[in-house]
Amino acid sequence: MSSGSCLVAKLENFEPLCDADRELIAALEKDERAIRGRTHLRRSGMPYSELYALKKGWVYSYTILPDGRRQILQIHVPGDIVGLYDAPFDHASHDLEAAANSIVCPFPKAALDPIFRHSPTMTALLFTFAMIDQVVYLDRLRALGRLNAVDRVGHFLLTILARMRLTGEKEGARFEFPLTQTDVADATGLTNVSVSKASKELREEGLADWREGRVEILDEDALARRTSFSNRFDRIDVSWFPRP
Amino acid sequence: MSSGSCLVAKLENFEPLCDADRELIAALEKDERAIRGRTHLRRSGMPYSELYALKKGWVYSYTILPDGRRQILQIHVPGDIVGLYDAPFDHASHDLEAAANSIVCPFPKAALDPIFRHSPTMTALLFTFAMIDQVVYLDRLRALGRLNAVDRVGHFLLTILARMRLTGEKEGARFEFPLTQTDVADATGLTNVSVSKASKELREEGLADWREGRVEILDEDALARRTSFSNRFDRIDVSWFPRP
DNA sequence: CGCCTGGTTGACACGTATCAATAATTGTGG
DNA sequence: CCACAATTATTGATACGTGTCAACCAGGCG
Repeated sequence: MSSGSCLVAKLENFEPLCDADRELIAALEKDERAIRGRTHLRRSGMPYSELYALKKGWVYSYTILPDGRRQILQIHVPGDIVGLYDAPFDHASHDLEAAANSIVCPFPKAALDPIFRHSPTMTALLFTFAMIDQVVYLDRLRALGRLNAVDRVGHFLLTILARMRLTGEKEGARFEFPLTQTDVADATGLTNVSVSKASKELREEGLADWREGRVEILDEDALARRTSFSNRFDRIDVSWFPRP
Repeated sequence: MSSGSCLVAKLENFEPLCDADRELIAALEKDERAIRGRTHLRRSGMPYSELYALKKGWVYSYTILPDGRRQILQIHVPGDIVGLYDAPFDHASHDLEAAANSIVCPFPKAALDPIFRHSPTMTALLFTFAMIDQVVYLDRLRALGRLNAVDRVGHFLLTILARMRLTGEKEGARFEFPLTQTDVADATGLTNVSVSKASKELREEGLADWREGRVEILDEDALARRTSFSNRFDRIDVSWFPRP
């Protein structure tokens, strides 16, 4: 956090970085671009060459179905590398939009080369986060496949909270949350109406209070239990990392 | 394919491997273990240290909900590294079960170390496949969130077909498929009854014929169109790979 | 032969979608 | 500063898709 980079802060939750590694990250973050809320960073199917380190704000990826409905796929918070999963493709696989005013650091995907080439530690870290993200998406898959509306929304909020804790305070269960109920509906495979009812239910049961752009998880244990949520960022094993 | 390794075959779809890289893979695949169908490779929450290169057969990962229902998360086919997403964790995040008699090559996760350390090409390839898998899971997320029963099953079959083509013949639209309707239901967030009805519908509409352990996609274009399926293994960009 | 698993079919239940009306809030321009 | 429009959230009535339950058939296997 001393360097002011949330990406560094996030990585250092798991493995200390040497100066050379910090420089590799600084190279990724040297440019900044401000993005207004509800504007696009990238359109699906367009050729592209940039990835983004998200410094501040909220960005999500989504797709539109032929009938116009939307599915939000990922929610990115500061410390995330946005669009990393697009690295293998020469055209963007999804649309990317800022949910709120944000600051991103664009860099070309070729900038990954020196990381792979010179820093086994950073490579292992990037790899690790990619794997964790996979498991997180599988958890969401489970939620969409098998949970009811209330639990889907609860699970979703817990997922966001776990991500926020990587770069922010570890203890609180409260955060600013600029997404609308329609956004959450599109992320959880529901409708805005169901999310409204689910949110009311969560409040009435004393599980979570989400109102006016703020979320407070009131009973984290109970909510985690009924949605079988696991925080995948706990208990990361770095013992297998390549070390000098 | 000349070496008999489907992992090599899969990787070489995208980037030629040098002899040193082939040796790295051979090291992963030096042990073989036969697994009978419907038996477990790994139980969720147990400490573990092995990953598996799947050589033959079918393996899936799943979780059980408190009420006993099951959600299948991933289907692995030969050429996949099973459990790679568990590398960051010291306990298995999901259950792993063979769907049919299979052959796996177990290796310790520390075996990834020489790859990260000595082969930027292999590292980039592993990274690439991890990213592609992420996008594939996001596509499934979309399917579970927004598609109806018939389209979910159709989309699921197309996803399997695309994976089979990586190591098998590229042209056919037919494959052996040992999963039961209950398995597919648990993978698509449906019930066995809905899958039975969806499968009938796909057959009657001339889109796909799935019977007696075999699948034939009858109208690939139409099915892809109505489910907005994209084959993420097409048009992979390897231009950014680190090269000597 | 009889059991067990997997698949099919139909009746009915239930949860979420859809539609619609309204309120509360935010933003905009006069 | 107010008026007006647009967005977001709330609530209730109804529709629809899939779940649930149950009966039945077919095939494999002890």
